[in-house]
Amino acid sequence: MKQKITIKTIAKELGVSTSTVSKALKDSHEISSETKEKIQAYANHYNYKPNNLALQLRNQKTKVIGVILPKIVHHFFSTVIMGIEDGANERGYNIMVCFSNESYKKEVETLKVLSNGSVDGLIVSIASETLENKDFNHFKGLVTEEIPLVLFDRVVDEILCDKVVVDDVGAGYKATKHLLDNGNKKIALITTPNHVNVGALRRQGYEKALIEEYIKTNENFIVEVDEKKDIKKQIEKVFDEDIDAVFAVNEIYAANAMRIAKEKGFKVPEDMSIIGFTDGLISEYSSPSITTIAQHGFTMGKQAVALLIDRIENESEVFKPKKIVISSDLKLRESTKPSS
Amino acid sequence: MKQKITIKTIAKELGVSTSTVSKALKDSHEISSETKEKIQAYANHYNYKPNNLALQLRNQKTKVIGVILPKIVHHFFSTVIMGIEDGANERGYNIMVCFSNESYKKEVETLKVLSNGSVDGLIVSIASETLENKDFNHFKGLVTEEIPLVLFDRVVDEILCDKVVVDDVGAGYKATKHLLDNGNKKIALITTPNHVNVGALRRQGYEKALIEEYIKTNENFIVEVDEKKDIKKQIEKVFDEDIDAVFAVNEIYAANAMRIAKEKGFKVPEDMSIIGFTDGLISEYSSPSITTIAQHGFTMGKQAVALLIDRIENESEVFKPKKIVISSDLKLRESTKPSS
DNA sequence: TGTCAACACGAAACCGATTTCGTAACTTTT
DNA sequence: AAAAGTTACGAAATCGGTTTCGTGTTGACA
Repeated sequence: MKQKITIKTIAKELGVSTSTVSKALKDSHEISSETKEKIQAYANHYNYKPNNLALQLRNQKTKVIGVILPKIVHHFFSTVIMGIEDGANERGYNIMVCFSNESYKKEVETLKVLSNGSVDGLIVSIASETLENKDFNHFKGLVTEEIPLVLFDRVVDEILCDKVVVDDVGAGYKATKHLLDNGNKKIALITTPNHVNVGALRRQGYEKALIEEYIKTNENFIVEVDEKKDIKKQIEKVFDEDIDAVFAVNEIYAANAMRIAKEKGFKVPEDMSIIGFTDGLISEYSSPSITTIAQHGFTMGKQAVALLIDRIENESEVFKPKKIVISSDLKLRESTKPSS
Repeated sequence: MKQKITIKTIAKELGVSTSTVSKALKDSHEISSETKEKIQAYANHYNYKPNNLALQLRNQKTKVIGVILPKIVHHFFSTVIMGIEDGANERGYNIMVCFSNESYKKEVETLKVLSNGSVDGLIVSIASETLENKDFNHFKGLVTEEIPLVLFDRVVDEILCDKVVVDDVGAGYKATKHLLDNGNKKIALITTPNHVNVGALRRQGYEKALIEEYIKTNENFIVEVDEKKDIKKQIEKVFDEDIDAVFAVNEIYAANAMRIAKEKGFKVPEDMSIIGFTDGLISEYSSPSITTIAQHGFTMGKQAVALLIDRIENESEVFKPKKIVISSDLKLRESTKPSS
């Protein structure tokens, strides 16, 4: 990189001190307008830009927010990022994005790197491997160091910090209820393994809706997808059961279910209703398009970042973790029967 | 944030100088093993972590790469980010991600912020508004400041820097040729306005393939989609023409075409073949699934970041812009007739 | 016993800004 | 004319590290 122009250069060239330059550039009243003009003109001409690192070191803040996501090629997380970036920008922050790729080890490392003063705070959605391990010491470390932290979507109670979640139980209930209301009784659930708590919560909602209708949950109707294996094959198995509807906890599972249903000769939604989660492009462009729970990822991102920046800028405040619950909506499309 | 422990604290507590602490922590031979052990034990116990900002200021490098994308809720860009992050991590860099949201103004601002020393280099895909304006002074500024820059996918010749692109002409040709080879003659093209150069290049490939078969391009078969208006309506119009195939320059257009074709009663691929671009989830889960040009976003990201880091770490090298062309593959699926 | 090297450590400069405090040179007040 | 107040600027500390260049103390060797 080319030798950049600094305050020192300007000072030397113009025969003044660095303090004078600094003040002149901030239009301080301490400096005569004559000197100010001279300095400003010079700075302008040579396109002087204050060095951010120096400022960050001095101010002890970076105006950067670290974001760690399990993955990005996923409609929900993409929209969350958009929300975070948007909210951050509004308040003069930038975001530094990293991915854990669902790996515990990478999450620990990334957290370590980012917490070395590179960021003022962190927004994280926990990796599935970490949720499985149940080892959250790396997060607890952050808390004791008092580095502002906001968890979203995939959160755990053990970590004392602000959280933003969707009302997963309610959403699971809403989806299942919708199926029940339209005459479906034998509803399969395609979910994640139980350690991914959003999956577990959505399942709770599913079970709650069934119980209300005095339907016993049938374990054979429930598939816990292991993403390391072939997803489609695992989902296919539940179609051997006598089912008339599928509730999938994400888009991909729903799209797979749709495909399998069609292959098996079911008519959607006449013989088989399908509801997904995450209102992404797959659901929208599938045919028939898929009824789904819209998670409002953008809103979640904005809320998370607002929470975080408030925390960063009001350190003095007594620490009382907040939890924001974002409601989710059922987006009716063609894969379920119209409400009767 | 809690008062963090610094080298100064350690020095004071242990009654040594900061230089001694610094050296001890780097296991310098200048320090007696006795003192080293004492200092290291202390640092370890109090979980000392060197302040990144201080190091960055001193070393004049941040080990951070800025990435500016037009959007993220898009399979191609998501995969590119993954590639960039992956490649960056391998070489000890982090990425700072921003979005221009296709806006010229935001691109300029973001570029200004990031080039203040916050990053060692930049990877950018140009906003469509900027391409339309043809105002690239903000990029030229970077070049004269000698801040390493790599453009990918949406690039322009005016900017002298490294570039990574897909072989858009070739890909457009490949897609069109495939349609022609399978008996389609009246091929519609759903593309972007001409200022988005990837669209223009893919169109060139399309035209080239037609010319080879002595088919005159029919302007009525070509739709330049304005994303500010209703996408579907614009695409629908071309179906009024007598066409037997559609080549769309991205997933969304292809999915829309698929939907319209089905609505109009065409059988895909018997009556109507469809080829898309970007091998994303929509193409995969559409039914019938969509034949598409796979762009290898991950590879592009990795190549771009490798190019950038090489540039960052070998500033001495004479500057000769490199251009890497990533080949793209035709991924055959159900929306086109099997090769005869 | 004087000299020199090795050892172990500290002082101070440096990265690029900001900011407090001091002060010389005027101007105003009494 | 002395005291007080302005004006316009500079010196130096600071942020948290690294690194160069001393320097005092040993011990070995001639």
